[in-house]
Formats: sequence, C-alpha cells, structure tokens
Amino acid sequence: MLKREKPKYKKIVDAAVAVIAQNGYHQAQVSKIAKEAGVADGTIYLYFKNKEDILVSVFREKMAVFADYVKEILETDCSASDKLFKMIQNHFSVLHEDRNLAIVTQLELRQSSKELRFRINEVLKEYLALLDSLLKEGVQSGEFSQDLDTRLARQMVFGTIDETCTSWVMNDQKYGLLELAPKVHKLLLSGMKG
Amino acid sequence: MLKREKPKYKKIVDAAVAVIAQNGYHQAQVSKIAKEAGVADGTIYLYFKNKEDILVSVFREKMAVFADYVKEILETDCSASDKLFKMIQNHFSVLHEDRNLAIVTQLELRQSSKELRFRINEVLKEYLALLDSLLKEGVQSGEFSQDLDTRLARQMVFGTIDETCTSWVMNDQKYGLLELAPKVHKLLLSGMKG
Amino acid sequence: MLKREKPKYKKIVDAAVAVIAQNGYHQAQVSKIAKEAGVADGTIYLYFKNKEDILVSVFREKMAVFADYVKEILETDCSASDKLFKMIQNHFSVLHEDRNLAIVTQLELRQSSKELRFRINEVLKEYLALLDSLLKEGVQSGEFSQDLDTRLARQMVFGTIDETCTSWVMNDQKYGLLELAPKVHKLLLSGMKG
Amino acid sequence: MLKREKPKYKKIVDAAVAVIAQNGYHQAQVSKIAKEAGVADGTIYLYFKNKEDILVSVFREKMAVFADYVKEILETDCSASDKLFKMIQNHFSVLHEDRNLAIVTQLELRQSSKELRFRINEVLKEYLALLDSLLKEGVQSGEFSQDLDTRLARQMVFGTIDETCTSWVMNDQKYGLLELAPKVHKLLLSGMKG
DNA sequence: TATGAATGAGACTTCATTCAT
DNA sequence: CATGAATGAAGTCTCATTCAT
Repeated sequence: MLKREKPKYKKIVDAAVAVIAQNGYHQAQVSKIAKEAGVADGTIYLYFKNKEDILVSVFREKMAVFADYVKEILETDCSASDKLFKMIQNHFSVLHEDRNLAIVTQLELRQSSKELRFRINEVLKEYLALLDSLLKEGVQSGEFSQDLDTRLARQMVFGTIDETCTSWVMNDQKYGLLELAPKVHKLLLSGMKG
Repeated sequence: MLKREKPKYKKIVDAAVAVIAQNGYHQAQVSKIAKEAGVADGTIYLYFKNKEDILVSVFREKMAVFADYVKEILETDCSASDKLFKMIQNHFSVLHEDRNLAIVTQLELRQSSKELRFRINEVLKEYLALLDSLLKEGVQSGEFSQDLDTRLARQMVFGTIDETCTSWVMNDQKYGLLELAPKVHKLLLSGMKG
Repeated sequence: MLKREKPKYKKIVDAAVAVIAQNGYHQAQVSKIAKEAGVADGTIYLYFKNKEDILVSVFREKMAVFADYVKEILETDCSASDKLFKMIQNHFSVLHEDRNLAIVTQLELRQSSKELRFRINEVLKEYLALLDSLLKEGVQSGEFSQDLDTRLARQMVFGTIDETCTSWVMNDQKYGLLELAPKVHKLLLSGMKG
Repeated sequence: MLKREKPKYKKIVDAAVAVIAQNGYHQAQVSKIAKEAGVADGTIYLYFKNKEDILVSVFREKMAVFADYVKEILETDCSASDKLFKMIQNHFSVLHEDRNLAIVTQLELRQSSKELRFRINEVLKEYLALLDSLLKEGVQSGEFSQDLDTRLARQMVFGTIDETCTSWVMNDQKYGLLELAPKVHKLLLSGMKG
C-alpha cells in the first residue's frame, strides 16, 4: 500500500488542515497536529520527513482535488469558455465547501518560508499547466483572441480567482463565494476575447 | 519634527528593506537591521514600538509611493482607460526600479503573521480605494461596462497586477516587467468593457 | 543450548561491531543493528535485555579472545618476560587483524555512559588479573625488580599498550601495529627490571 | 578585553566543570550549567557558539594549567629525569587538588562524541609535544637510552600517567594520588634508561 | 519465536525586547 | 537620545523499548 493511502497518513494531513485553520500557521505545532490526529508525536515522523513535509503534503493532497477535476473537465466536449466556467466554479466550490481548507490555502500557508512556498509552487505548476492548455485550446478554436499572450492571460485568470478567494476569506466568508463564479467568468472571458 | 521625518527613522526603514531582501523575512533579525542602519539594537525601539511596527512601516512608507502617484494620475484629464494604463505602468515601474522592494513586497512580507498581514491590508486599502474610484469613473463615463461589479473588477485588476509581479520576481526578474504593461492593460481593459 | 551460543546471538553481536565501527557509537541505533543482523528490531530484545546489554556483550565476547589466549600463554613454560612479549603481541595482533574491532574498543565504546564503562571495566578486570599474575610470577622468579609495585606496573603495561593502540587507530592505522610489539616489550621490560 | 578573560566566560567554564562532575556528562544540560553560573540560558550563547564549544573550552582552559607549568619546568636547569618527575608530580597534583576536574577529564569528557574528542586531542597535542621535547632532551643528554623511540616512550609515559589517574578516579580517589608520583617516576625512568 | 508499528520523553538554541549606564 | 549586554520562553525531532499479532 502506498504511504499516502495509509489511514494514518490521511488522518494526519486532515488534522494539519484543521489545526492550522483553527490556530494559524505559526501556532500549528507538531504536537497539536499529533493530538488532533490521535497519534503520538513520534508517529508523525513515520509518515513525514519533517514538519515542512507535512505542510507540503497538505497542499499536494488538496491541490490534487482541484487538478483532478480540471483534468476531467478538459476531456469533455464543451467549449473552452464553458470549461473555464466549470473550472472557476470548481475552484470556488471546493473552497466554499471546506472553509478550513480555504483559510489554510489562502491565508495560512502563505506565511510559510520561502523554501516551502517554492515547493508549494512546484505543486501549483501542474494546475497552472492545465489552465495553460485550456487557454491555448480556446485560442486555437477561435473563442479567444488570436494574439492572446497565454502566460499573461493565465496570470490574469489565476490572479483574479486567487484574489477573489483571498478577499472572501479575509471578509470572514460572509457572502457566497460560489455565486461569484458567473460574474468572474464573464469578466475574465471579456478579457480574453480581446 | 514628525517621527517619520527623522533621519534615523528613514535609515531604519531602508535598512529593513535591504536586510529582508538580502536575507529573507525569517532571517531578518532586529539586530541585523540595526547593524545595517548603523544604530544600536535598542535605538530601534526609540522609533518603533516593536518589530512588527518596523515591517508595517516599511509597507506604509513604500506603498505611499504607489498611492501618491495614483492620486496625481486621478486628478489629470485623461480617460479612465489611460489612467488605468498609467497606474499599471507606475506599479510595474516602481518595482522594476527597486528590485529589493519587489522581493520584499511580493515574496518576503507575505510570510509575515496573519496579524501583520491584516495590518498591511489596512495600508493596501487606500490603494485599492483609489483603484475603485478609477473604475467607477470609467463606468460613469461609459468607458467600462455599465453592469461592471467594481469589487470584482478591482480584484481582477489587482490580482492580475499582483500575480504578474510575483511571477516576475519568482522568475528572478529575468525579463522586463515594464514592457508587460501595455499587454496587461489591454487584457484588463477588454475584461472591463465586457 | 546457551543463549550466547545461539546463531542469532552471535549475528547480533557481530552486527553491532560492524555498525558501530562504520557509523560511530552515537549513530549505532538498535534498528540499524537489527537490520545489519537481518532480524526485526523486536527480536533483539529476545536475546538482550536492552541496548547497553548488547554493548557489554560485544565487549565481553571480544575480550574473551584476548583473555583466552593469555591464559594459554600463562600455562606455558616460558619466562615471564617471554610471556609478556607474547601477550603484547597477541593484543596487537587481534586488533591488527580486526580493524573494526579496534575502532570499536579504542574509540567508540569509550563514548558510552559512565555506567556502561563501569560494566565494561568489570569485564576488563579478568584480563588485568591475568596480567597481574604474570607480573607477580616475574617478581617471584627474580626477572623483575623485587620491589615492583604490581598495581602500578600493571597500569604502566596496560596504559602503554592501550595508548599505543589508540594512537594507532587515531592515525588511521597507517603503520603496522604488530611491528611495534618488540619495542614496546623492551621499553616495558626495562621499566620492570628497575 | 579578550572573550576568555571576561568574568562571565570564566564563571561558565567553572560552572560546566562542577555540573559535569556532579551530574555526569549526559546529564549536564546547558540550562543546568547556566543556573550554576548564575546567568540566563541565552547568556551562554553570547560567550560560546554551542554546547560542544563549552566543553572544548573547559578542556582547553584546564589543560592550559598543565601545559603552562610544564613549560616553566622545561626552562629550568634540572636534569631530564628531574623534569619528568616534576611533570608527573604536577599532573597528579592538579588533579589531586581539583577532584571535580579529575572526574571530568578522566571519566566524563571521554563520553563525548568522536568529533569532540578529536578536537580535545588537538588541545592535548601541545601537551604531548612538550613531553616529546623533554624526552628528546633526555636522549641527547645521555640520560635516556640512545635508541629510545620517543613516540613509543611518550605513549608509555602518557599512557601510564593517564591510566594511573583514571584508576585513581575510578576507585573513588580513595588513596593519595600525589604519593604515587615517585614510584611512577622510577618505573618510567627505568623503562627509558633501557 | 519473530515481527515492526507505535510510543513519548527530553534538550538545544534563537531572538525580540528591556534597562542600567 | 543612544547603547548593547542580558534575558528566558518555546518547539522540533530522535530513538530505545513495547506489545498485539
């Protein structure tokens, strides 16, 4: 059985999300995570190399949820525009459903060290690559402007989505994030049609 | 004389930027900043309440450079579109000119605690408010779509600018940030014309 | 069958010597010894009470090699001087032949706790007792000075042998230890003839 | 003022000797040493790089006491034999007077890591070099055997002295160490006269 | 006998802040 | 105003040992 499929591995990852969301990144001690997961401190180190490894794993495991769904979306027959909409909706939906995860990814993990954030970025790259291919698809099909700079466009799309989510979390998730999807989609789409 | 006009105050703020850029947020100890500024550790505390206060001040002082210029721009007679362009250009230009500042604002200061980032956000709000009024101006003048959600649009504009700058810093400032301004402007504009 | 004659017992003792010699005392974890011996961690505790027990056993088993030969020597008909020579030669020879053992006894085991070293000393006492009787024999036979303080003399003999071996190990066993035997013997003998 | 002349530096070194002698090497925590020295834990790190640095310093400072006196002895007009006697007497005397120091150098510091012991050996080398020159002086003056191997002889002298001291400490310093000096001297001398 | 996953105590070191000079 | 020596709280990780299988 793969390490990441073992029940304790998952328990610890989930415990880390809960502890970070509730206590903040700098108050998420290993001992707190172990307690939340119901294991001994030392057990953590049977599954993770060190604390940083836990945090990268949290990000990797959760980002997979985003990426897997985007992969599915890409394989469907819809237009690039529809795919973009579904992708935004999915992104908002995942964070909307898991408030703790939203706090962790939008606020807490960003306080991690430069090294950790570079490693997190590695994980993010897969997601951004999928977004890239979606955009290129739209350019080829003629839906988006022919002279669209896909790197810039990707930064616009991701930047907008990210800023919207962060803003929502910072406002204590007062309003419905999911409901913003159509507007954000429309906004971004106009940008790309150029 | 105002505290923030005293020469040592400025020396310490500049020293903080240099030290953080060169050593990273987590390696920017108060004693290092003091040494760089050429003062004793204790002297820091005659000008700043605590370490967090230094960091917020760094952000406040530097963000003022952005905001002051945007204020000037807003008072000119150009179209909203032109003003947006000048604003983007200014934002890119400031970071392009001061590489250390770019590293500090886009990478290092984001590792600060949630509390510090909330305070940094307070400072940012003034800048975002100016952006808001620019957008509203564009809607009123008919340049932008009438049903533009200015909050979302502001998140798009700021998110895109921010993501572009961060991406540039993360790629070691290899390419010219300033040259991206026209493309980014065009991209965002289309989004707002809807 | 005696515990110490069982094949796994010997395997574990030999594994301990190898692991300590290669990794150093402080890096010789029980799990490493178990792996080297080809048994599970828990199995160790079927043959040894605890880690200290392994280390004492290593010393006991290996020291027996020295002592057994010295016993043989003592029973022969040679002069005390010849017996001393054979003993030195034997001591050097055993360490010369087993480089790992030399590293373990001269360098690594000395880092053990005071308690362990007291227990190791117990084992050593048999060896020193044999040395004592050799010296007394020499005094009685008139080979050595009549007023020789055998305790001091024993400390000189053992101290010299030990220091010579340690020095040889610390110099990476560059030169031939065995070849020093005649010189050391002559040196010590003069001391004892007084 | 040199670091090692500052009063707190000395206080901490002396506190380390006391704590190690009373509690054993492995129970000599930094916090215990700090408490004994009457300073805060952190103060230790203003004077020493890390814990190992304290221990090496203990050895360096105390070994200087041995070495300094041996230097004086070497410069006198006595015979090599007399100098050797004075050196043995000095060695025994220092340890006799400072029981804690004897425990620390003969038992406790030997449990330190291989790395630390190599560093301690560096310090020891100066002492051994002095011993070497004493022996060579004796060979030149004709007091000692012309074909004396000074390296081996040095190992005999140091090995015997060391073994005698260790034996004395291990027997709880029951008898007078100092009184053994004449006998040890006579024993070693015979060895060197060949 | 044999296994190996789980346990949990324990210590070094950093660094923001203070305060006597 | 300025100094800088001193403070002391707080957290990650290792590894000998156990025990259910």
